[in-house]
Amino acid sequence: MPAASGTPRPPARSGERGIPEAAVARLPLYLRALGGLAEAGETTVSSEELAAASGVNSAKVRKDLSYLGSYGTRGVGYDVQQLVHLIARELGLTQDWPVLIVGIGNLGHALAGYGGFASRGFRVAGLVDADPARVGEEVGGVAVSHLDQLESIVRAEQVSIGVIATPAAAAQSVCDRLVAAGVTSVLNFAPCVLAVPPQVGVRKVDLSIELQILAFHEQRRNVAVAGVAT
Amino acid sequence: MPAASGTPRPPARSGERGIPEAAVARLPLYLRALGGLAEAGETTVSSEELAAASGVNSAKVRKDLSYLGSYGTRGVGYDVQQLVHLIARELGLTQDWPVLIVGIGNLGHALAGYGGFASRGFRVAGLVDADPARVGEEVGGVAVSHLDQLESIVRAEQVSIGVIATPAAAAQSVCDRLVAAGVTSVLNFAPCVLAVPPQVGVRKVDLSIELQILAFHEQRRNVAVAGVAT
DNA sequence: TAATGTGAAAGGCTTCACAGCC
DNA sequence: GGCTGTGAAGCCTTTCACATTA
Repeated sequence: MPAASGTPRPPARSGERGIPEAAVARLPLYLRALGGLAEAGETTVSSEELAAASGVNSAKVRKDLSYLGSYGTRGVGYDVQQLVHLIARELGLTQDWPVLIVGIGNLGHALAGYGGFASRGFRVAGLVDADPARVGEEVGGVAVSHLDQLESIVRAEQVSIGVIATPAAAAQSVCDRLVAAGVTSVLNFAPCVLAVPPQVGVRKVDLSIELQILAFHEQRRNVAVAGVAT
Repeated sequence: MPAASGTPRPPARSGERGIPEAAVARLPLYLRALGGLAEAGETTVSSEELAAASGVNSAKVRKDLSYLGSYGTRGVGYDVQQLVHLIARELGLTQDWPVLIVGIGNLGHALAGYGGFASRGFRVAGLVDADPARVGEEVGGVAVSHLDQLESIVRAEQVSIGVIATPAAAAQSVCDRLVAAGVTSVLNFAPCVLAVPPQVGVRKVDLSIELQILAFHEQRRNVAVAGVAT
């Protein structure tokens, strides 16, 4: 879901062989679940089982997988390994993705040390921070460089994905520099909206937004209970 | 009528005066944008301006706000302060929400120190970790307690929202304990599916899933370019 | 028999476009 | 003139239900 504002945005699927966005967003869930099943020694899996393991319902699983082609066996299910390959290829995880993380505060530390990246083809190609005191520190086996090095790292490491974990005030300028240096996908953890050219992809994660949504439902539950009780 | 398959899950809106889930998920964005506008000294805002500031389009803004009632002035726009109040109340942010964070690794640290919580009515009521070496450490002004204290903290502090930032292997057992102690909303950062009773709310954030979705689009762009070039 | 793959139906979300109001 | 509020249309997603196949 690229940011952008007034841009009229063409209707998502432009005619190409189209797997719906909603399905794409679930493929990583299946991949994670399949990893667990494979470790448990399963060689085949039914849509029902995969559904349970990934927290989705089975009709959705079947539809989603059907977008990748018909690789299941009726009466049996899907081959776990084949499915892992199929999904990984579809998501583009069979290649190496060098990632640059900007902003090595608590969150940047957490991201740099996060095991879930490496296991999916993401490689931390660089860490940069504006604070000279942090430069040189090693996090997860990678040394922190100064923000000045941003451009040179992006070019030297062919980084196409940048992760922004800076304060909100710095995010747009960091983003501009990433884009100017050649980054075409940005994952933004700063609580702000980023403006980017239309060909650049942005996704955002805002920790406090999720909590607020939880609070909404929590409050509702309480109001409902109070209403019934009164 | 729906033949029970997996989790029957009621159709989202249970009959009450219904603001759509998709709109709820955007309210925090508006709230954030309005904060910025207020700081900039704006007293009124049009749907177009709010749209730009929150990364949404103006038709959506108007529809979303209309679910809260008709508080705009035609020809003028919305009153910033009034909108802040309206949204905060709708989300349940006018009350204090004590939160317990479980798992004080890098991510737990980041969450405990995150400023965006306090400004929205969330208060870190406790931090717990399974590692005795971490107990006693202070993070963001709150001391880390041992995992054993989970239940007593939930009860003493009336915690209804729990945040799980443990490794995946520990998440389900932590979740079970939170729920047993009385927590009714869970924010899960562990990369796994949590089973909870139907009346408990769960939201999840998986850092690597967002990256994978980015990779999908990134790959697509490259393939498309290569395709055109070839 | 067991489970996939898929048209068709249902539901929800977004966008359009304009009447209504300040 | 400018902007909100909102039916209606269109699009996307989910779910159903069953023919099909190993």
